[in-house]
Amino acid sequence: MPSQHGKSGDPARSLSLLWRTQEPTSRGRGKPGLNVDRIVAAATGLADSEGIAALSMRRVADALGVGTMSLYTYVPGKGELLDLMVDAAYGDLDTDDRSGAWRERLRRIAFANRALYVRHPWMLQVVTTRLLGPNLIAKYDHELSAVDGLNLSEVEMDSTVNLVNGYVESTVRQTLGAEQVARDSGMDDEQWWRTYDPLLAALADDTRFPTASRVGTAVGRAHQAVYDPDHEFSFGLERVLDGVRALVDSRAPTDD
Amino acid sequence: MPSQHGKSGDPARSLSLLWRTQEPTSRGRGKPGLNVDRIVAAATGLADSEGIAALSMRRVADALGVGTMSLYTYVPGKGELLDLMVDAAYGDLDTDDRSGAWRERLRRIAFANRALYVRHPWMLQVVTTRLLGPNLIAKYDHELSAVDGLNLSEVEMDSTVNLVNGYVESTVRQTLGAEQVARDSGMDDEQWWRTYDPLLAALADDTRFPTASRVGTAVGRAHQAVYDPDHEFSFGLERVLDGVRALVDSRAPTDD
DNA sequence: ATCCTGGCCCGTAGGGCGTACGGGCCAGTG
DNA sequence: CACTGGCCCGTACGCCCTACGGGCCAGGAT
Repeated sequence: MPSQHGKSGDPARSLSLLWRTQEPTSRGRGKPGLNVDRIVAAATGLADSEGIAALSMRRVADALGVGTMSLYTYVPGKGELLDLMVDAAYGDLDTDDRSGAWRERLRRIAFANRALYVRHPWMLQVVTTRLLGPNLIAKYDHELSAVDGLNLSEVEMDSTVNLVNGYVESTVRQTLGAEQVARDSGMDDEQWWRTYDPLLAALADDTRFPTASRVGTAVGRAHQAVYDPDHEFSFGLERVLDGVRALVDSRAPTDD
Repeated sequence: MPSQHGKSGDPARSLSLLWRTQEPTSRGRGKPGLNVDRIVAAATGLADSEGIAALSMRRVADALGVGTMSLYTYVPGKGELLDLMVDAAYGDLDTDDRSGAWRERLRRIAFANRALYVRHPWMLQVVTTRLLGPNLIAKYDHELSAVDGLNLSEVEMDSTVNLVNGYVESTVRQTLGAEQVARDSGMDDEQWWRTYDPLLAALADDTRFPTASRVGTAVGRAHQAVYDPDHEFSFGLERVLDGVRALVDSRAPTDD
């Protein structure tokens, strides 16, 4: 199922790819039919529609009507392709709007990131450490600016942004994982529970796990009734922002 | 790199495996040399030491000195094996200690979960939706009990526990991802930045991303100096718990 | 006008993976 | 004593990534 792609290639090459550092050549046969952008776009489309599990170099090449190995003329390997896909996707975020107070800005950032991950679920499967593409840096800069000027230390600013982003990622991951399982099994939550709850009840009786049983039932009922994912997401987000507020208040004790 | 395993097998079979529902048979050839527990243990050892990317049915079978296909006598497939591994790993958590006030209890839970994920990094790569093993349910019950009796609704209790768990998972994921990249590249952060920062500086000048540049530099320096991962983890955790406190206080306005 | 060169494209092949299928083996039961 | 059903597993199929090397061809150099 899993793993990461190691990528392990030359970081200098990766950087030059991410920042599109390449003068158009003259030598060589006519116009190239392929280029990095087309490959990234095809791969992204495939990953969006069929999931990252279906993303293979063969499938990408097929989608482009080209031999598998042709991709390697433009991209060192699958790992670098994934990096390029992630940075390109982050390019969809608005990094210009810097209006409003910190809480409103962090809220907007959280919702925008969430929407992006929902659009491109595979992004959550790619490790982005040392992925220094232009769009990732612009995103980081934009997010940090939301908590700049609040008397936080630089390390605290970084932690705060990571805290919010971590919340977004973990909730989206949860949601997408559930959707994937539902898709794979061909049963939605209600069908599934109706079928297997009796079986589970025979194994784990309510007296052994009283709290889990009570809460699980209530949560199931709530989801079945008027379940609003945005509301659920907002609830946790406001808790996180309350925590940030406590920090911000403590750093600006006199003028608040 | 990624994906999940679909598993898609018969959930009833999975449940019976997770809860070890099987009377020892009599018919058949002598004593079986293999059993589910031995397979799960071997697979866990392999995943712990070499990463989930190295976990293959062949490798597990080799570690047990057995043919690959013999595993399928005890386990329907790789997906189910991963489920069994996860539930078994959660069995290491202490689910008895219910002493202390909610904040202290959530703090203990967060640290215990973090330690578990550090010990078994591959756990973060397995989707646990509808994974209803005995240890996972016991964990859920134990964690919910930490926020029981605080006048929270059941849905709020569930959200709160998820909030804390989500924080833990996202921070550990970040840390482990960074470690994996460092291992794969053979360079620690300091070496890496010393080598590639000049290259990056040529591409992204400081004036274009002023906040990212300032904060990135400060965070890098801080990590290089007296970096204490526990302290970093605690910082964010206390922010999360502050957010929970705001909720708890609002639900018990009169007697606090 | 010819040759060279270097980019592009990609077929082949090697070493992984998960697992379906079917068959050999043998202890206990009938 | 035959049978049966659990155990063990070799083989094979269809995927995956990618190293290697070769064919092709437009432009530059001579």
